[in-house]
Amino acid sequence: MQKRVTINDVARRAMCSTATVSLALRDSDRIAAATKLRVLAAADRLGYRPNLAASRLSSKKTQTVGIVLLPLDRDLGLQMLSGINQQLQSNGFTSIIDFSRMDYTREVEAVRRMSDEGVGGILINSARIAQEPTHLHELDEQGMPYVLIDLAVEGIGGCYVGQKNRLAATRLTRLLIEAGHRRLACVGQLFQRRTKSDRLAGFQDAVAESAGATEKVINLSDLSSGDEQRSEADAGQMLDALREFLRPDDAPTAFFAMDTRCLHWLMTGLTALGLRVPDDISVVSFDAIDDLRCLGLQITTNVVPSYQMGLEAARMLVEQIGGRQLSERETVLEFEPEIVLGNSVGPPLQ
Amino acid sequence: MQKRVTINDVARRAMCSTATVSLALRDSDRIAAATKLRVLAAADRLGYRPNLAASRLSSKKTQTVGIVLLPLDRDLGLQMLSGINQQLQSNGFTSIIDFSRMDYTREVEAVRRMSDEGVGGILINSARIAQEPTHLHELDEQGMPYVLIDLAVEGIGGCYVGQKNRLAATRLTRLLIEAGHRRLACVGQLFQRRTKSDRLAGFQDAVAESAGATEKVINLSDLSSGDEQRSEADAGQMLDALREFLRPDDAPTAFFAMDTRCLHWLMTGLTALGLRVPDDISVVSFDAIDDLRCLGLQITTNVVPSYQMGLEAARMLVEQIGGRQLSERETVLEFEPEIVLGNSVGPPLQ
DNA sequence: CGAGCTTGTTAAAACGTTTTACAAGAAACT
DNA sequence: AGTTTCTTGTAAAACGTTTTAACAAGCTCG
Repeated sequence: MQKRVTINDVARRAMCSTATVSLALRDSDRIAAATKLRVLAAADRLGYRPNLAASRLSSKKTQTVGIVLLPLDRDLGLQMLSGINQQLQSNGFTSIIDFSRMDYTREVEAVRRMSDEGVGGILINSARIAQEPTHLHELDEQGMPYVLIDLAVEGIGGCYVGQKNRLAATRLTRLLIEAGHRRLACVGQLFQRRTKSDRLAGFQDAVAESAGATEKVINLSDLSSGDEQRSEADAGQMLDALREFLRPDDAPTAFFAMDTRCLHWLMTGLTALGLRVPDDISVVSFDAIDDLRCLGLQITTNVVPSYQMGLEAARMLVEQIGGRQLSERETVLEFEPEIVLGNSVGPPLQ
Repeated sequence: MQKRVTINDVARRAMCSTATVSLALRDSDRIAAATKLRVLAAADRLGYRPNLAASRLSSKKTQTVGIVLLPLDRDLGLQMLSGINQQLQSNGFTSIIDFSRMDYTREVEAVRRMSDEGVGGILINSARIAQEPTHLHELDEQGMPYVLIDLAVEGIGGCYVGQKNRLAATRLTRLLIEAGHRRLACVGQLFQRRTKSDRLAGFQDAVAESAGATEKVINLSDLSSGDEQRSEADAGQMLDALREFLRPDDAPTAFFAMDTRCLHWLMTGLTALGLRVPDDISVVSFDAIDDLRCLGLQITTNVVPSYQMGLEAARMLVEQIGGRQLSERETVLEFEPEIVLGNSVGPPLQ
């Protein structure tokens, strides 16, 4: 329970003022080389570590940024976080983190709290669904930089990093059409989210450009009872839904899954019904379940560059905190689709 | 870019001193109800939010804890983080996070930085492999509470939360033996880590207690070229290793995988060799790949309660920050094994 | 040789809280 | 009436930095 070494202790030992110590430690050129050395030696010997709260209070600058995460499905979130942290670490920043748990109120509260902490900027993986982004407007007013990840919001001052959802969805769907499929289905969820509605639109673009192609849409949100965890009862019910969906003679021969969760649902259902991919049914997915590869099934997929997204979002934020004014075109970064061909697409059965 | 509202502004508006405001906002009983109301109203109207850096500097108390993560394999890390955050959130804490990336130096640096930030305590998912835990001793000296997660370290003052690795491994292996298997193999990695060596020991316990049972051990660390990412060349080489391993006529008929990564390697190899689970080979795993279920394969597994571990670790930390002295037995929490039976174990082929 | 630069250092004033020690008045005892 | 005690409030001193403005001391230059 010993007392911490303060800047005063260092000053005393180096026989100078605290101002000198402060400047010397930050390598100001207003300090003579000899003095600098003396201070450094003293600080080192005493094991001095600056009190960051005091520093923040005094300078109003900070090497800390806030992160608000949903969290995302599965390990996407960790990937993104890892990318963010990689970037921050190499720029000497630390981060405060909070999870919004898909809850708008919590997101707002988290953002405010970060602002109270005096962070230099905020990274937001937003849950916002058709609500007023009051908290973002607050940030705009405060002049606090922030970067939205994955979900774009209109009419705000902050930056955005994401992927070209619509284009990627179109390209994936085209692969199905090129393989000969005409009766296509899209499995999705949460269409109100911009990310998801874009993917749906992309799917529909591809269907529209191909003569004779027809589409069906399954909205998982309609099926599940709404809570996060899929219950046993639900599982049965959802299986029934899929069976029903595949019964009519214009049943789809190929599926487009809008995200990992949907893909998971789809594969579970197909397996339970005894259908094989790609022999009986073809599947593409916006975002894959990598692990299936170890059983020999590699879903043709778009790769969501979560790590890169995190890295770039953090880079943009750090630059802004550093005082750089981003030009208009720099405030939006959309990654190109990245399609990886697997073995989940074959010719239509009938 | 407007100025933030400070406690002075509130004091002026409520016509009292800043001390009164400070006390009133924290609901001290030294303030008359009427005054309290006046202050609250003023604060509310002005939209006052306290500056946490100032508060921390002044009070030396904080509602922030530090988290140092490895990160863990796959989504275990996110689960744990989510558990931690759930607990912290419901106690009004925020957290600073840093990733050690399995690097001891980075872990030490991260811990020191958190201490500089003035956090109230630290949660550590340690990467330590046979090194002196100097940073932990520093924390002990400072009287800073901390909780280690998943990896225990001897001879330190902090708490520990984990799972009964050895017992769980034994129980899993017994399932193989009970199914009739006698030639068993353990696939592992990083045996120097306590977590892993315990699992190996548990496996061996089960082998030892069964007459006629023999064991082999595959150490993936010996095979891979050491870097995190498994390269293409590696994949081929590792496949060869597995084929070689399965060739002799005393080849194992059942495998125990020590973690998700090992299981992944194993399943990939078996699939590539055309072997089916459980028909040709039986498999149990310390920690499962859930997603395989959607292809009908449910590995018999122990469940690592990452979420719970995070939750409990955070609880222990929060209690200590709150000033409670934990009794000796409270400083270690080891979760019981939780075995989930799947369809990955059958009788031995020959 | 004094006016103006430079260069290096520092005293002192922030920064926005919490906490301590004290004061004034009311209430409750002798 | 004269203490004591309780209640409510406040002034002022931390907390450990950074920053500003001032100040010497040593130059250079006309």
